[in-house]
Amino acid sequence: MRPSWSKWSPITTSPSRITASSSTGCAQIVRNEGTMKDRLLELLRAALQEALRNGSLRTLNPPPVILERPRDPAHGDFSTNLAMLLAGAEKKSPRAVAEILLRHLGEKNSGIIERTQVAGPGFINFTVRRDVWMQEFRRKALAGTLCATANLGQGRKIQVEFVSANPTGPLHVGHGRGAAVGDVLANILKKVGWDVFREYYINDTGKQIETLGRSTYLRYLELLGRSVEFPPDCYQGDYIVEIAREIRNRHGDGLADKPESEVVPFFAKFTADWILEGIRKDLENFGVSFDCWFSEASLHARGEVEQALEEIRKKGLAYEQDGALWVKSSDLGDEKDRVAVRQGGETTYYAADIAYLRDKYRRGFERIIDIWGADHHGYVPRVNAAVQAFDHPPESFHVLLVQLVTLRRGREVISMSTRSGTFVELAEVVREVGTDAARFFFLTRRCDSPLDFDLELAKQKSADNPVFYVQYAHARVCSILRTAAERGLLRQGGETVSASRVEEMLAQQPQELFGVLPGGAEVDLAGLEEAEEVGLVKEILAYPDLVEGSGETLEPHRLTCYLQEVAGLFHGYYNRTRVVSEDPGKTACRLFLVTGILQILRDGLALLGVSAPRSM
RNA sequence: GCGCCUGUAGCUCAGUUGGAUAGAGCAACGGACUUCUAAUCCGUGGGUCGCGGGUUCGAUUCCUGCCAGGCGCGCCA
Repeated sequence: MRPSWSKWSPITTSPSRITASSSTGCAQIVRNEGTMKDRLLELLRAALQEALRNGSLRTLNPPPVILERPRDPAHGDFSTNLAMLLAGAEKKSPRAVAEILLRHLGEKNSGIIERTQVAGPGFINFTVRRDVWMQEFRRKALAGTLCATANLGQGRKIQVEFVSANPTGPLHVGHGRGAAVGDVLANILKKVGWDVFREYYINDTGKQIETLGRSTYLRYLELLGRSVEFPPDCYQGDYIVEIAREIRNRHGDGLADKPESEVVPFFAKFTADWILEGIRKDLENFGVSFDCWFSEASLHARGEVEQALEEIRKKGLAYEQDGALWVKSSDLGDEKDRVAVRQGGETTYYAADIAYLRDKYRRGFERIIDIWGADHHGYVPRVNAAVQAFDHPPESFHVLLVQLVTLRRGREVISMSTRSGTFVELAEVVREVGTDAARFFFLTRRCDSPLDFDLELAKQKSADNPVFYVQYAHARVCSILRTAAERGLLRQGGETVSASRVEEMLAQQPQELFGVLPGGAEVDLAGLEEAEEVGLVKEILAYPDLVEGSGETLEPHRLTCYLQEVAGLFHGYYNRTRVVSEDPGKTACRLFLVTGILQILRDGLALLGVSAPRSM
């Protein structure tokens, strides 16, 4: 069940590209000719047009032309199923249609194709000339656009709301997964051209906050030696006792003498603020920050809840029954109607959520993404109903449900339960394995899939640990460039680049390394002739596509998979091939290659919010 | 009972929006450091894609019915 973004992400024929400079974090639009795939698509479309024009093909509504990268390298660099899609309407065999297309392609062949073949049931496979791949690689590398993606968002506003844990206790690992997914997805969306806004919704009002206040209040009384009965529906965690102690330190013992109803609101606010501050720090420590911490209480204070309900009522989508106000969500895809205002006048959380959703759209977001724990999935239909109630297109709102995390230490599973208070805090995990490993691990699986998080593995410094594997690849490239510098191979304006300068470039301007490599802008990449080297170049050039795909499908895990693949290809290459060798020509183009890999690893890790160590 | 998610190698999981002979890592076994980092690499074996139907040129992918596991089904939050 993937989100349909086609309506929202128009692919223009010559999309402008974006580069995000990781040092400043600001994106700038850079024009260039697009990817190899784009160029091939153009050729193919032209061939189809020509065949239709001269009557070789007669289909009235030709399907969109799609190119994909075949799994099997024997099938070339790209393949299309166009002939098979046309075959039905043409009343010809797919292979015959393929031949017709190829004939027209031949006339338009602009010298980028090495070989075409019709294969299998009617695929057309294309192999792009090696020197064209190399030119492409060199051009993009020197222009600094290896990591540039298409501008899919075109500056439109999108909001990603995530974590949004209630301020009634510290964040646990499950929240951590949501935090990583939301943060990285936001990074990716920004990279592909959306104007991204990160938001955390705080449920800072209602019965639960009152219960929270009472919990601290009772612990406070206990600290004063009063015997109280601590009810089971109050928050049991030790942190409540600590906060009670803090209140006593700051405000003394006098609060015990005032009536409960008078002081509980104070306890509630203090406790919620305190916990929220802890959450904020934990997230900051985890590399996650928000553009806005949105308070539910502020919605109520501004009267937005009433306004939203009024609007719903005016649309005839609400009714009163048994003294309560009901929303006709069942008319809008929910399985039943839901109460917004309870008998007695209290609003439900649903009412606030309706108002919050309305507020988001009123702030001008064209797309809204909510990231929730999978245990809230039952809530999706009623919020979707609200989207429709306010006449917004259903595709403009998307909930990403993140499945549970199971923590383990090797074989041993660490059982968790919120009820008994035995959940493991995110902060503990981060302290134990570090931010890098935690973030990476949370993104190694699809959101849909439950995640096994092995603390032992996350700490391991070996190839088994995907984080280290990818980071190590980066460190190794740095080491190669360091060696090149020591041998005096890196030059700028006739001068040898100093070791410290190289270190600086590795740290801050990896892009500029291309400018100091042997051969400079005229470097001849014809020496990259091993299948492995050509494969690496293609893999590098596939990066923008990968990032765009991640953004379109809202699947950030693709990035971790891809980086592991790139790292794997590089490690294999490294072990077989000497980069800095006695052969100046080979040395030059191999240095160019690994510098390209460096850009990709750097950019990908930056998107993940994972560090790229220069030595390990 | 109803709804959502999941089911792919012994284990943990990918699988390019429906493509061609389904991949990777771990685990097992055997190899590679006088070299730019062995935190790495190379080789070997391993499959009824939960099961049955359907849609079509073509299904791990879409639809449907079962089976198994997880989660959720309040005028709770």
